Amino acid sequence: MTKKRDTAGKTTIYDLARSTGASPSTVSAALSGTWRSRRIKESTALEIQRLAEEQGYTTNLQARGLRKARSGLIGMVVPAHFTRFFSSMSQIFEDHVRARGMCPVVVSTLRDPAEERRTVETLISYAIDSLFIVGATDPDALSDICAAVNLKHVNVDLPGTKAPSVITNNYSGARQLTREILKSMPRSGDPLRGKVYFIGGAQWDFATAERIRAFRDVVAEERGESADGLIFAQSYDPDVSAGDLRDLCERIGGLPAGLFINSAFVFEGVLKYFATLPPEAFNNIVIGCYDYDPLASFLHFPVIMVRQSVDQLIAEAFRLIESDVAGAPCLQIEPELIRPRTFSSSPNETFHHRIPN
Amino acid sequence: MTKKRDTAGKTTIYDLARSTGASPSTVSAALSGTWRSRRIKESTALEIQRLAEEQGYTTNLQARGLRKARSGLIGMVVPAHFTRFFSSMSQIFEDHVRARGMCPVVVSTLRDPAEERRTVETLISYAIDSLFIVGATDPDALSDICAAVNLKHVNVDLPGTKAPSVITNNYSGARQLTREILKSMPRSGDPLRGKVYFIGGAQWDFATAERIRAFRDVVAEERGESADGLIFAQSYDPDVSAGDLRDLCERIGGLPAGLFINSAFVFEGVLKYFATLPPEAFNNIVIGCYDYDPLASFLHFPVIMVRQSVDQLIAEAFRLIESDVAGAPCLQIEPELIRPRTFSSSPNETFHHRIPN
DNA sequence: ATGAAAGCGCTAACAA
DNA sequence: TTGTTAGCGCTTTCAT
Repeated sequence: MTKKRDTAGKTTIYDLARSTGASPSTVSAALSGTWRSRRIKESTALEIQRLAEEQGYTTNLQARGLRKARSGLIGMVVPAHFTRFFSSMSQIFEDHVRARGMCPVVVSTLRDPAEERRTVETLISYAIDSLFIVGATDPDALSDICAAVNLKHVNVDLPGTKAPSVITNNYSGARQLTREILKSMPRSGDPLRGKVYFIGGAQWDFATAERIRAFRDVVAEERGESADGLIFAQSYDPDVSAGDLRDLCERIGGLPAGLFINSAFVFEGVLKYFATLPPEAFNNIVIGCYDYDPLASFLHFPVIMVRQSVDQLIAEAFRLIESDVAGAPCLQIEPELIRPRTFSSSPNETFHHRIPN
Repeated sequence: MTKKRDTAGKTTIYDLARSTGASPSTVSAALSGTWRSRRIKESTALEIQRLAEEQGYTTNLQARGLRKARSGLIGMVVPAHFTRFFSSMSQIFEDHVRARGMCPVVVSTLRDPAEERRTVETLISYAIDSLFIVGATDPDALSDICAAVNLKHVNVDLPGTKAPSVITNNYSGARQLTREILKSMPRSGDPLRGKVYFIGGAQWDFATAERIRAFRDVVAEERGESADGLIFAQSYDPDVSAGDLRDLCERIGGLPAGLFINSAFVFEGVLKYFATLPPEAFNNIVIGCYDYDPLASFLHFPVIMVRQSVDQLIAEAFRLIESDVAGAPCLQIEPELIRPRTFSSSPNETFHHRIPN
């Protein structure tokens, strides 16, 4: 008859201590891997481990966490799960966390500053050991919360001024994309339709601002023009962007020769509008999208894409958070330009690579 | 000078007790919401709460969890984050969890049975209060682990026999999809190319098996034929499936009139193969995909899709897990058939809805 | 090479 | 209406 154990069949180190004849502290050492440095006899440790295994013992991580004031959890807040970019972030993040023998906790905050703060506080309450802040609307506010409890953290994708950040080089990516669009665009005398237009995103958004800056610079360099009338960045909302594009097309009398689309979401809206147009409308158009979706390569017009390096972003974030960096450095990762599968001004040749049989 | 507090600036109920003059248990009650039933004077409770707020107190959830033997965490294991289906699961799951004032923990297990078990055990070690098992390779093995510690859990997307399950009605969805493909397919005398083929997935996979069963049934009913030579389900791997399709096309002398594609991943592989074909190859083809991707609606041939109702799946899973059901019932949720944006046997008319200006 | 004991921060009887 | 006390299961000095 046990004293009080059996609080749900859960074995504890005390149970193990009793069955092995060792003391709880010895059992603890044998099971937590510290037994070598505690000079527990190897045979003792092994025996305890064997018995633990046999009894189906699992460490109560809450108890350990409480005692050690750290949980073995690593947190990440993301704006949303439902995008390729962020969900691949979660995936890569998990890999890294698991490689370190810890447990990942990814929570989305829906771009809501209040939710961001609440979530971070919750994670802190669970004593997470470090925090990855991805695409937060107000990174510095979160930094303050973390700083108050001495929690190591790093900003990813959107930079802050109070913690190290690792972001994609939006300026460089947008430069490449704009240049590639211009290079692929048919030269046209049309003063309106012959230009490249920027669609989607929000001016207050850091990433959008950088991309617009790049867009302006490249347009000026390559065409010697101001991009003033060419930018429509009201919102990331697909329908709003589609509306902007429709208005534009109605004003300039058709699709423009080039289009810089600021995200995969915006692209979806644009496609909905495209679906209302006849196929001839696409004969001389080139699309650039600052985001990556494999299916886009198979549309009936060429799409140039920018793919951010999620691997590097996360890998560098870990490096930063694990090496005691001072201050708030901001690492910029170069994104990759994805050219169309095949390029041709005539959509009829788009998929013409090889004839089977 | 405090006795020993200040273990990192973290305020505890003892700090609060000292500053308010109340006892720790009163503070605890005031802060955990149980003060009404403990008949704490309202003014006392309010005062404590005010002070807690002021001092930036946050409950140590590990301590609370340890004491209460539950953590406030709700776990979910998914095969991967990086798919629309699973990532929208995570999103919806989070909403539900948060609506209940708890904290979601979603972890992916990469369809690795060992990883699945390890992850579930880890989550249990953190004393999660319930567990959602999504698309596990061996749900019953996980059920055993949960049962050993009396953990409530539910299977989602893939059924088990030892816990309640809620899954998509694969048979019904595949029936609808197959029928719609057949209905849209041009009648053809060609004994090989005039048929509908099933591509992708794995025979051992429950979902695939159900879909194949439906496929066979509908082909028999509608065409009075056996589907024996029409099914190629070796793997979910995009490239393997693409290879199967290529071999098939080479054998039958071109693309078949109809294609049942068993997942979005497989579809990607198929597209890669399609990219090697001339546009004329698609003139008389209809594609069905058992999965949903909005971009697929904008390809240059009609794509019929099946969209699973993530909302219902999760909502019913919560209902099951929260209502003490006996046994292991299996709820089937009807998926939705997404017809092509426009339908025409000639790809040239596909996007021809409206001419602007 | 191991055991005893204190305590992580919180909650819940049981007292008062 | 509130305080006292005893743990939750684990780690970690400090003894031995």
